[in-house]
Amino acid sequence: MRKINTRDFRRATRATPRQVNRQILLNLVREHQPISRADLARRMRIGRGIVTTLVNELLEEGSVYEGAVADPPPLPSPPLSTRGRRPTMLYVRTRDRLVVAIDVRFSRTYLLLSDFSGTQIALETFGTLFKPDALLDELAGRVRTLLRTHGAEGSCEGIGMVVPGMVDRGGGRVLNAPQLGWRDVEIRSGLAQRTGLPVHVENAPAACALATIWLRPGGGSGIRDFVYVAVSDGVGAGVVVDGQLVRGHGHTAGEFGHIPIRADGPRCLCGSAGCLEAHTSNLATLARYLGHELSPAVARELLRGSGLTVEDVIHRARRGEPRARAALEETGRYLGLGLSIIINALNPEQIIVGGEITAAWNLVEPAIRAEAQRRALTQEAAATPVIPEPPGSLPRLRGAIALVTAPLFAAPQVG
Amino acid sequence: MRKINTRDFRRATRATPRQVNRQILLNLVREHQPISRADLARRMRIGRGIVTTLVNELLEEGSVYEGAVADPPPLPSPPLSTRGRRPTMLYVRTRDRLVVAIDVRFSRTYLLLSDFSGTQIALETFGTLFKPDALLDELAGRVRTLLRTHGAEGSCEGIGMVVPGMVDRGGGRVLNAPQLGWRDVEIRSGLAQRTGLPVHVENAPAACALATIWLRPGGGSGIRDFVYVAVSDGVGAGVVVDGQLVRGHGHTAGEFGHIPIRADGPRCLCGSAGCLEAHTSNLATLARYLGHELSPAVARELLRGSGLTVEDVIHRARRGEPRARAALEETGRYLGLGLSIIINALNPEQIIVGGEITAAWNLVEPAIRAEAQRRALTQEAAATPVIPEPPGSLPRLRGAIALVTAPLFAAPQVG
DNA sequence: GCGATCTTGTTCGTTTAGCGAACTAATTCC
DNA sequence: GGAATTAGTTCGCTAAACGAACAAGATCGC
Repeated sequence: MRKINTRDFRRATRATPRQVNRQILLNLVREHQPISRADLARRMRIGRGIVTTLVNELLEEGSVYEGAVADPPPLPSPPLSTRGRRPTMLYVRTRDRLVVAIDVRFSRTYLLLSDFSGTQIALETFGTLFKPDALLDELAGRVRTLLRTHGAEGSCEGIGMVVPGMVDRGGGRVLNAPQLGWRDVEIRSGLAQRTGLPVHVENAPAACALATIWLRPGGGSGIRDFVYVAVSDGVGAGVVVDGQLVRGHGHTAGEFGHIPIRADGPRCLCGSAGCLEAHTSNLATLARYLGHELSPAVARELLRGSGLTVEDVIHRARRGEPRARAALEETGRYLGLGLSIIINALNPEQIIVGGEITAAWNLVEPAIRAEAQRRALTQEAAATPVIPEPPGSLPRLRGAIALVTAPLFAAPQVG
Repeated sequence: MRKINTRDFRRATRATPRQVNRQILLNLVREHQPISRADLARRMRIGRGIVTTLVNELLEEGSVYEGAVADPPPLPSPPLSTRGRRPTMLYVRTRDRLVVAIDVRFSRTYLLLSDFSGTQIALETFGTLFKPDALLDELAGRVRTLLRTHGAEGSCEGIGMVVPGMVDRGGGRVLNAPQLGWRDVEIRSGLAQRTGLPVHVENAPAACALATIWLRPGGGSGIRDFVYVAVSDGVGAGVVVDGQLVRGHGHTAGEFGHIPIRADGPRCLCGSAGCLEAHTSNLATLARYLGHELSPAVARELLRGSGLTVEDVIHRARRGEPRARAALEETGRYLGLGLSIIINALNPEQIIVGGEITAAWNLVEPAIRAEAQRRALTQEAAATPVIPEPPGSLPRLRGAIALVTAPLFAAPQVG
């Protein structure tokens, strides 16, 4: 029930059905590999003849490759019948198709060389440079040597870059990244020129959502409506509706960090008071633990001065320190309040929480769940699963990978 | 950048391009009528030959009709050149295609006989019956006589019904409508059987959003990302992303009424405290004017007992009564706070506000705008237009019409 | 007034993608 | 070893897009 955009539509040509079916087929291989042509024909309710031609096209362009014929009967998924000719299995080519993922954070910048399936090849780090040009020079140099040392100069298909701030993805401009002090910085063309590779830039929580859509372990679990809530120095979200990231009219959808949840709450870095972020960010938890109200001055002092981090607070809470436990629990309570807003407003199938706080999940979960349920309107909404991102999964870097790979697997736009 | 749903996809067939292009063409006629075949060919960047065959198809099935040849030069839109053969203009057939729109509200139920373009033919009202079966009997009888007296028995293409509560649109079940006291009431099949017409049921704010997508005056103004906020006895919203209504996993998206905005706010009918609805609904404004805190008991008393309505408060405010003005202004302030959450979370291109309060727009707008801007993160977000639904436009009934007409014009789903 | 020019709308032959039936290949069962 | 069964390919048919040619209706210039 989508209305056609009569100002900017894509009309169908004679080649459109093939493009559509080709892409469906490619995605079926992606999610069910190893899979045979005959099985694809059954799943698509299409003749085997067409599958042959579509697969040949994909083989020729190298998106897919043929495995050996499944020799012995002991297959992981048992064939319907044990009789008849054995199928030749198909796989998507991921091994020798590489991506460079970049995660720019306040303190350090991460570079990952990875293949299309998300398998890590090399990971390196350096202190973030805050001058855009200096950072781009450094990055371009490191990308070059990274590709050279791994003999991957020809097989890298693009660079995905994740930034803590709002991004005009189409244009590749960073609109506002307060942590880096950037405003209206054109980033894409600079890196693309320096490296000769296509570059994609995206906001961090949005990228995490993309990683969840495209690289979730057990890919086709079929969850197409969810919100990824990223809790770190800031609090942001990636909203996914029908398998598609919602970016908003001005590219700033998902900024849940600055929704007001308490009129009398502490002043936030954004200037308002009572923001969700001022109650649930790592800084807020830290400040609460130290007994401060979070004001910009205090926040900066905490960032620079005391070497204490949230990880330390979590550590102390695990050891049983009551003040640390209380600080985390209160963060959980406010986070639950924030999630209840998301549940009421968007009714997602699932909410995924990422960030350092997931390391203390068993400490914060009860508070989150209690508060979210208390505010839910229906039983189904109250039962909305809230799931922590598994530790060590590098969601931002995986999101950067997805920035490059997703366009090759996405549905062709029609209508 | 949508991910293909490998569990439930629509593969393209040989006929798909035609379906897609036919629908694009139909929508172009809808939004640019009168329009010629040659002009359609130019807009679609397609040969005139195909346009002829597509138009013939639409003419045959009666979706479109030919007007007279544009005889004299004085056309509303001046042709590119004054020379050459005159075009025959095309129009979508709306006059003799009828819809029955039904709006069930707490006090009264409205029935409207309308054509596809939204032109009203007959409007009638009766006191709402709270027993589902009794209401359906009454409705079926009235629909029958309405169609008979207007000689429209053959030309009615469906019934659209709008309900104050959550609706499983696919199944036609009302999940929860507290104002009517309904829970899990199957409504569609009952009315469809009684009338022999296809029936669509939808939640009121969502229907208002649909009306805005499909029947907005000056249709193709190109706004495809907006939120319709309906402020009446309750507060709800219809969220539209890329020309498509977001319904959520459990059909309850858009329930902005019960997001918490103040921890210490008054208790709401839903059981929680500090809900947006408890601060901005008509009842809340009324209670504030009367000097009460809104509790369920007070609310019920206000509904039944005193004959005072929001309209009265607005009237008194217009006459200059300070307490009435203050009550409305505070409603505006809280509403602006609520809108700032929507702006941050979804970054729509525009927000439309509907409900009785729009009659006092010039009194509430400054407060709304000030509060919304104060919370916005970017200048663009702060400039998000907040527009009142024009008075007397019957948005819920127009939404009910759209429920029937929209599927005929919507983009065919592919992929 | 008449031909040149221009625009609209139709027709028709060409190309190509989907579709289904027939065919080959490989394997198991009896 | 032949019947049965499944996988994969080939090939002819059909129908839709595409583009060029054509007919129809209008204006302009001489």
